[in-house]
Amino acid sequence: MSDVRVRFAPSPTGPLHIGGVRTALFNYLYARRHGGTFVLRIEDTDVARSTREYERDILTGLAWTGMTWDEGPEPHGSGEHGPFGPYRQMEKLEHYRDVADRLVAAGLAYPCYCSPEELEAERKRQETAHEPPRYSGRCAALSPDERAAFEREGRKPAIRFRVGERTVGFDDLIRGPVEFDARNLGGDFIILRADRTPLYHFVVVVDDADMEITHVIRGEEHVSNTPKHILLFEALGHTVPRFAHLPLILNADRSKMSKRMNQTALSDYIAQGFTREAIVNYLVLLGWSTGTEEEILSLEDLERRFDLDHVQKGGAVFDRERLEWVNGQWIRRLSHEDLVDRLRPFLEAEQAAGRIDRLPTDEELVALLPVLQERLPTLGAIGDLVGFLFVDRVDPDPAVLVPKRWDRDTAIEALRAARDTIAAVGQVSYEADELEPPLRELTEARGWKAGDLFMAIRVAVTGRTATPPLFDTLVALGYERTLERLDRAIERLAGAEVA
RNA sequence: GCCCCCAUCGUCUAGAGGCCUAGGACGCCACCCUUUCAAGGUGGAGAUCAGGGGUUCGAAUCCCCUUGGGGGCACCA
Repeated sequence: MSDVRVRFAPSPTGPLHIGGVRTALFNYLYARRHGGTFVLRIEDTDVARSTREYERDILTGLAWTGMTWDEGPEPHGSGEHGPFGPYRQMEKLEHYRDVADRLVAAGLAYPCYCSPEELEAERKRQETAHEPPRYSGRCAALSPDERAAFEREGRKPAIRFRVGERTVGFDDLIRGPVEFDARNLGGDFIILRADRTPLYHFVVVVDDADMEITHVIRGEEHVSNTPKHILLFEALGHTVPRFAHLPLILNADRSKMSKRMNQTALSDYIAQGFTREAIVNYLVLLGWSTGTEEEILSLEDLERRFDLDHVQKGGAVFDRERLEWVNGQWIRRLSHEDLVDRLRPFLEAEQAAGRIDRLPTDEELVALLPVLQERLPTLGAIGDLVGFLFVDRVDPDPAVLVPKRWDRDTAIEALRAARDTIAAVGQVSYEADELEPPLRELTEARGWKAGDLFMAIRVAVTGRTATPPLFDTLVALGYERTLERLDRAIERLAGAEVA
């Protein structure tokens, strides 16, 4: 194992986001490719917004993708593993306080007694004056007496980190050298709230230092936070890790991807029947490429091939149509047994929603696969594709039952003839190869277009105009039910109002 | 407002000075296959490489400026 240590550090303030999955993926792949360690850490210091349910969603979602982590919370249930725990930040609050107090003792940080209201007023004033928001430094040089006075007022101080005046630079693995003037950082920033809970910029650095993270791979939105982090690493006396800032995933209008304009929760994509393979494959290609023309890549392929040098700098617009295409590619690559297993939950959901009346057996499903596999854009499309096979009855629209070239009487006559032809094939020889020739002969004998007859039968037995190939469909439906549905359609047509 | 980042077909991208009259994929169109729908195959439209200056014998590739877009500036993460 190399000394590469990377981490994904989501905050459980919402469900696992598709952008988070990609960040995790890039970290995971970097670790695997370089024989390093992938750490998962939960950043739950925003107590007001963090929930256990979201944490669970993140853990199970991540595990669903096939990614594994070497250290961090267990994917299911409670507990964690790894030598650098705790991996949930709320479990090490005392530690952050100690570190902050140490910084105060060293003069690198100081208590600030400004109230949120005072700070808010200051920001407002700066905004109207068109000045950049910035902390004034009012509490930076308080005398012991002044501090004591504030304490007597009952004020509880937050702890601020001294930013100083200097330039801070780093060599981004993706973007190259970046330099900031610390004076543009907004002044001294708070690392500990007045209630002594720590803030993001602080915990992220303390933890990355504690966990000996060597490469921080994260979204581009953190580029301008990086100088604060570097300052903190240095104040802690810790080696500064390497940074790599990934391009953002964008909405169609090129703003940062949001749930306003896109589906962003991984769980929604799972629920619609996107495969883990497709999600991983699609996401890794948003901002990275092999440098070749290959584009269907498994997680295993990627673990061998991923690297940071082919990462794009500009943001990438999320394109659901392309995701669906990748998904189709992967569905077509799954083994029959695997596909049956994966389809099961979606069929159960169809039944639960009352869209089908019964569940197919494994045998039925396997028999259907050849015809299903190349037609499913998502696993969730199963109901739409062949749900008509598993309902008690279909109600074909009489208007649709009559092909354009025909009138109602022709349709009735044709369906009756088709019914008799199918009945004549008999239950024993009821197979696609046995059904097609006699029905074709029928169309020739009567001078009908095969397409018209087939369409009338299709609509009669499925209620729809677009279905898998007709004869496979009839076989899947079964002899009895095919005849029943034909009879019913004929009745309906005969009884329908003349349009 | 200030700081930072970015810029090749509608979209994802290949491209690291001559291989580019810019390649692939998604989407779109047409044709083939075909009982419908898909899948698959073939072909097509689609980018004066944001614009302008340099550097160079030669620039999508290097430099500068402009424009455009994005991100960040909390006692959120």
